Amino acid sequence: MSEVVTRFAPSPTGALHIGGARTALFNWLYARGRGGKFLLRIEDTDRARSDPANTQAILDGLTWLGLDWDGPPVSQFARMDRHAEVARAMLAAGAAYKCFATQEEIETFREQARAEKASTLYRSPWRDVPSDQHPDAPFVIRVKAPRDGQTTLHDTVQGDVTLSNDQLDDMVLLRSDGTPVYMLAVVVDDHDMGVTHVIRGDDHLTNAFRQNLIYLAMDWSAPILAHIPLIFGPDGKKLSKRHGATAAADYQAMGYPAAGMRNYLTRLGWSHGDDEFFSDAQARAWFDLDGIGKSPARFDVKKLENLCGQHIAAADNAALLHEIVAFLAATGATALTPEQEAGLLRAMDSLKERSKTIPELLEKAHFVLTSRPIVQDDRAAALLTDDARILLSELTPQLQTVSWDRDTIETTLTTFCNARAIKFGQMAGPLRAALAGRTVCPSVFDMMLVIGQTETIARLTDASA
RNA sequence: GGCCCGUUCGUCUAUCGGUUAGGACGUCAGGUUUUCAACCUGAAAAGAGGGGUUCGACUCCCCUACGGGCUGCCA
Repeated sequence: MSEVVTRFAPSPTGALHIGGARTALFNWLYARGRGGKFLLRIEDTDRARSDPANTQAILDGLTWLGLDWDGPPVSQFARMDRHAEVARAMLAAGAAYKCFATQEEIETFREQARAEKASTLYRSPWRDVPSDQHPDAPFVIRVKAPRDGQTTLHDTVQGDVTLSNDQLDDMVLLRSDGTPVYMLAVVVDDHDMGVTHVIRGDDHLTNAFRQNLIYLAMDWSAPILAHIPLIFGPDGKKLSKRHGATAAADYQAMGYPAAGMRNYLTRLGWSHGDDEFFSDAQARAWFDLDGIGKSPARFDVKKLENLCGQHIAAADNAALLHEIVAFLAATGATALTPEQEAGLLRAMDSLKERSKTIPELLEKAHFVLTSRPIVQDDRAAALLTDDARILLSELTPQLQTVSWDRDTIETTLTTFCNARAIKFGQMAGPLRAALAGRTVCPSVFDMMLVIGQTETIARLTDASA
């Protein structure tokens, strides 16, 4: 079995869409799980709609998701001459022909066809006109598609798909200005790049029949096809702007960890038994084309969040810190000081168990990112009543002399509460306010251990005043 | 209009002719609890509709409905 080569071929007309990200992920997973190559090609032949800034945004999105590609991204536009060369070869072989029909003529035909509710498939009158009768006028090159019989294509996801050949039109290969059309460019590029598996959105399923004509004409072996269903919004409609966040970058900005995003996107429309939460290594080992479903899946943020929470909890502390730093940089927030990073690392165990996103984790990390004097937010301030301050002032001396380990601290606090016949819950609120200045934070024991005895005493003393 | 593809709990899905149709997210109820989160126990929740084939259909076939795609000198 030869090496697996997959590709992701976005057109730079916008940011990396969540659907595109998943298509890229499937290609990446399939190749990486088999020691193959994952290539990138930018389909920038439509000059008016292509923007290099979008190309960069797509690359950034893939990088964030951890999808690395082999070799430099290929610019489709740059390969224009090669595409034209193939069109001419097809012309020479009689598999294509020059069509001198003007766009106005074709449009007139289509309007009439629509009015009569007839087929809008254009049948060029130039298909069989000998070249000595050609006018000296602009022309396009069209493929000479079969009109009889039928074609069956095998798709790994969709199964055998059969199309009657009379549904095929003589699509344009080369425009009248000599530039290639997408349909030609993909086939030539996929062939030249050695792509063995084309995994793409099922909006291309019928296009596959048109593209197949070129493989046939050039006598190239066609790649294995896998047309995956698109992702829909929560309402079952095609994902669009009105669904809110649709770009991968939007999710990055909201602080979803890349690992959780990968897991969620992989599981969306693909399954491996009952496995829901899995690592990248498992995904690479398990991913296969036959686990892909045939119907479109809806995007569910709740499940995304759940998986993200699990991935944060399972993450390696140093790696998580690294991701947080990258998140801060990507969102333009002020960078952490070395002291803050160190503090975050010490607090990580207590933070990652209770956060679904990076901002959520950061919010809970406030106690270690801030420094004295601790400023209470409104909710925390409300907990620091006069009675609470008195309790804190009574407790503080008792903590001053104990050894600083979890059991001792816990015993000290329990004893203290018992002696005053109050519940620990009544003490926890004021302690959180004093230590973190927030009501949302890790357990008071975790915070005390992380910031240490001296700092704890200092913060409690501040709050007692 | 023509052609192609799809349809299992609210959502993601398992099942590949015989199961009390399983799991996960979410929801609800209860428990635990130190806020948030988590955790424990339990519950409600599905084969689009109609015909076939078969001893037996979620599973195979047909029709309908609904959803999506293609039908460009866009990609």
